[in-house]
Amino acid sequence: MPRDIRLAEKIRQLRHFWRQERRAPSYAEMMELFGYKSRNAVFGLLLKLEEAGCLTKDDHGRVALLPPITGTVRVLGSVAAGFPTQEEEQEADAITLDEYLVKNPDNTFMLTVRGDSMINAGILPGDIVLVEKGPRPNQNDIVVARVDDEWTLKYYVRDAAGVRLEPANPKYRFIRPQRSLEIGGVVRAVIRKYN
Amino acid sequence: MPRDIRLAEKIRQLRHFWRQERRAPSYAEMMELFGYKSRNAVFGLLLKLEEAGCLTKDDHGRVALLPPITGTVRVLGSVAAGFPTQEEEQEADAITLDEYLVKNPDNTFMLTVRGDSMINAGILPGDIVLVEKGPRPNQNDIVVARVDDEWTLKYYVRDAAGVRLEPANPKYRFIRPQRSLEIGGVVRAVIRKYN
DNA sequence: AATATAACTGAACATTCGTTCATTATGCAA
DNA sequence: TTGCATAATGAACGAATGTTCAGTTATATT
Repeated sequence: MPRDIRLAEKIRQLRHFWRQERRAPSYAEMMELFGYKSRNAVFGLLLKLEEAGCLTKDDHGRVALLPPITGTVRVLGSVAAGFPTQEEEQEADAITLDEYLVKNPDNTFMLTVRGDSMINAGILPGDIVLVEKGPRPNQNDIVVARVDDEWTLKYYVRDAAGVRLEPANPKYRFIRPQRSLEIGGVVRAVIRKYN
Repeated sequence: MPRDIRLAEKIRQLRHFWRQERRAPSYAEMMELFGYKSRNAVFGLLLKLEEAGCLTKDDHGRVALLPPITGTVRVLGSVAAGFPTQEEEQEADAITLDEYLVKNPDNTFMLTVRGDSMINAGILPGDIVLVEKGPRPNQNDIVVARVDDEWTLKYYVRDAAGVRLEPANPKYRFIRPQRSLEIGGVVRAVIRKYN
């Protein structure tokens, strides 16, 4: 029986390094990280991790961490499913929120929400919306639109009479733009951070 | 007058590389990226970018992209402020959503929300909550708690009689745990993705 | 047109990189 | 204990790294 080298432990260390430095460690750095005295020990270890499918290497041999390692947040089940055990944690997929939420980074912006015009859609004042600039909105997309020289969030609805902008708050009425309709972008995600 | 080297253009290219490869480019790679025929041209360019405060280098000279370059999403004003011009875009700060939302990656999980018990707090079924495992909840924190062998979201409220779990939906009543109170974690953020 | 300044090239340097090799240490089974 | 497979060491190699230096090209101003 071979000696037990705790691969999961190493992966955890690699992930930690990645999160701190935002880059893959060199062999020398891994040597210190794992407590080896030879870079070749790292080489052997990486071979195993590669066989196990935990990572790949790029053209120059540098480790290229796979999403489950790169990722910063683990995706688990639903609230109803409750909290995971230690083993479930290990196996859970992981993603970065950036990759998950932002398809088009160069055209995506964060805006803070003012006003309560979309409160019934679960968008509260102070929330942050991720807005993609450029694409034509689809039916019932939430858009950032200029109405009466002011920018607000509204549903984008096409009907027989053309286009109307509909709030998600009975306090307000829908708006049918007279001549020009300026669409800033389409809301792709809503983010609310506590504290 | 010196020749006009478009620094903003270079930064954009750097950012693009970073997003694709998830790492800083080497000098050789930057040489190709910028269309130079000498790595030393890259060296000179980096000196400028460094002077301009656009980036720093690590111990081995590798470029360490600053948050405005690293970042994936640019932070802009509020919805009321409307949409930015091209120049404003360039100057806007940028952050990664991971850094912004997740303080403690190893103890943070994503859960999908089932049920409407927190609908008045703007948390809808299907939303994703970022839950931090471990910390003691503060007054009025939203927590993932086990109630009657089922996990749900509730406000955590300490009062004279002890602790009660309060929903944000008039359809439901608050709950005062009899003996044990199991707290899975504290909700740090809510995310809603459209599509 | 002449000139000064900056951008760029190309070669060389020491260092570090990932990798290979031969050797030693370690733990498990026979 | 004796084997034996594996882990780890330490030295060496070529390639690539970031950097320096000297020289060339290009541009804007005089």
